[in-house]
Parts: sequence; structure tokens; C-alpha cells
Amino acid sequence: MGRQPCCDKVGLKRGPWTIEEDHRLMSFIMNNGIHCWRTIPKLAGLLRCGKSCRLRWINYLRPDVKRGGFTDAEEDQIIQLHSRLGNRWSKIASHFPGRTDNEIKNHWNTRIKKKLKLLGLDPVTHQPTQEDENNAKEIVNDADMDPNSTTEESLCSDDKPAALEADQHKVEAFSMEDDMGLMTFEETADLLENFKLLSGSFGEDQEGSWRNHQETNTPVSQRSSSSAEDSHPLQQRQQQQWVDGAEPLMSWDGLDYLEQELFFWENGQLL
DNA sequence: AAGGCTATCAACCGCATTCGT
DNA sequence: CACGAATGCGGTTGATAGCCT
Repeated sequence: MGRQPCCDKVGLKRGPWTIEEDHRLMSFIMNNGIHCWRTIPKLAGLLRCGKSCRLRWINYLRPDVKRGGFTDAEEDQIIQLHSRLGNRWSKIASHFPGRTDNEIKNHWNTRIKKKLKLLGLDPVTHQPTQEDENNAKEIVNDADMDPNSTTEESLCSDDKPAALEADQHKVEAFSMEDDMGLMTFEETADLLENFKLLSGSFGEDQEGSWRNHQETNTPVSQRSSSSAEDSHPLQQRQQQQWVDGAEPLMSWDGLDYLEQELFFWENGQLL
């Protein structure tokens, strides 16, 4: 017996999400919380499958999702974790509050792999590549390897590439510093205001402000043509507030507590 | 300026796992 | 315990911006 499709795909929309769809999903989750992804699109008036909604929420709409480039410390920690966990992206992502598995996976595939190759390491095994095999053997011998330890963990000798040698220090430091985070109180307050603007005063016709948020934080590949000039003066002011507030911050990290509220409250009731 | 190429990342697909009955 | 539904996860694809020639 064949597996049932996750959802009835007939009549369902695919491809990039529109501002309107984002708005609908966001508003619905803000008001109702998350109980059953399968029912969310229907109840929210979306022609998407539940899976698509879940992915969109997790990877993009979640208030605490952390966007923007990875710091060197984050990259180094990803490498360390990957050497231990392999391609278990969700496990790796769990070490990076606000980062998504998809984002980490993409970053790994597009950048870190290359970085490792440049360092002469196989991105899959974290072992030195063929051409560096002789060097690797020396390193392994010097390090008196634990069979369970990884190459990187063992690369503590002077042969270790400088970039990797600094990894451990960076990873330790990472727990204390966060290049994207450590917002000031004022920044957090601004962000909260922006969040209220986004989630609270969203009218059916406020596509402009949301679109601007998207254009601020979304890669250009996902942008659509702006209609900001079509919006109401109030909306324009709000969207400008949003842009002014959000753009320099680039992160939703100050809103962790909002997400907590989101998942424990429904219709004003504590779940 | 135009066309080709590359890099990036959002989104999809299908399998695996978890959960409820 | 078995089964089906729901959700999670990882691999892959496709669109597009930007770079290069």
C-alpha cells in the first residue's frame, strides 16, 4: 500500500510565500497558537499544506528567528558539532538559539564545505583529504588519538592549521559573546515596538509594511516588487517605523519571551 | 551592455520517527 | 502490538542576484 500524501495537493499553492500569506499565517498563529499544522492552513485561509506552513513559520516567521550572516565563532562551532554529529542539522541547530536547521544546512553546503576544503579537510569525514594524507598521518600520530575523537578534536598539535587551532578558544568565547545579540535595552524596546506594529496593528491592507520588513530581511532572490507607495499614509508611517526600527537590528533575538508567550497562551488563556 | 556562470537560500519532496487509538 | 496520522528531518531543487568575461 502506497504512502498517503501528507496533504491533498490539488489546488494548493506552491513556491515563494507572498506577504499576504505570511501575514495570514503569522496572525493566525499569534491569535491561536500552534496545535495541528495540518489544520492551520485551512483555518488561516491559506492554500498551502501544513508542512509548508510549518516550514515557513520555523524558518522565517518565528519571532526569534535569527537572520543574517554567521559569525566566525558560529561557523567554528558548526564545524565542531558536525564533526561529532554529522549531518544531523536539527541537533546542530539546537545549539544555536534562533538559527534554523535549514539555514545551518545551507550555510554548511555553500560556505563551510569550501572553507574546510581550503583547509585540506574532507567536509564529510573531517579527515585530511587525499593530498594531505601524509600530513594527516603525522598529525594523528602526534595527537595520540582517542578512537572516538574526531580529527579536529585531535588537531591540537602545532601542525593544526591556524584557523582550526583557534576554534576551541572561539567556541568557548562564543558562549559569552554573540556578535548579533547583546542588544541594549533601547534596542530591545525598539524591537518590541516593531513586533507590536507587525503583529498587533496589522490590517488586511498593510501589505506595505510587511513587505518592507521582508525586503529588509529577505534575500533579494525572494523579493517581489514593492507596492509601498500604494499604501495609506498611516501605513506608510508604520512601515517606515518598522524599517527604521528593524533594519539596524536584523535580529529578533530580543523577542524570545514573546515566542514563549505565543506557545503557552491561547485566546488569553494559559494552556 | 549582454550573456553565461556561480553562489545563495527558500521551499519542496519523500523517508523516518513519534504519537494516538 | 499494529496501524494510520501527524510531524520532523535531511537531501535536493529552483529562482535569482551578482559577478565575470
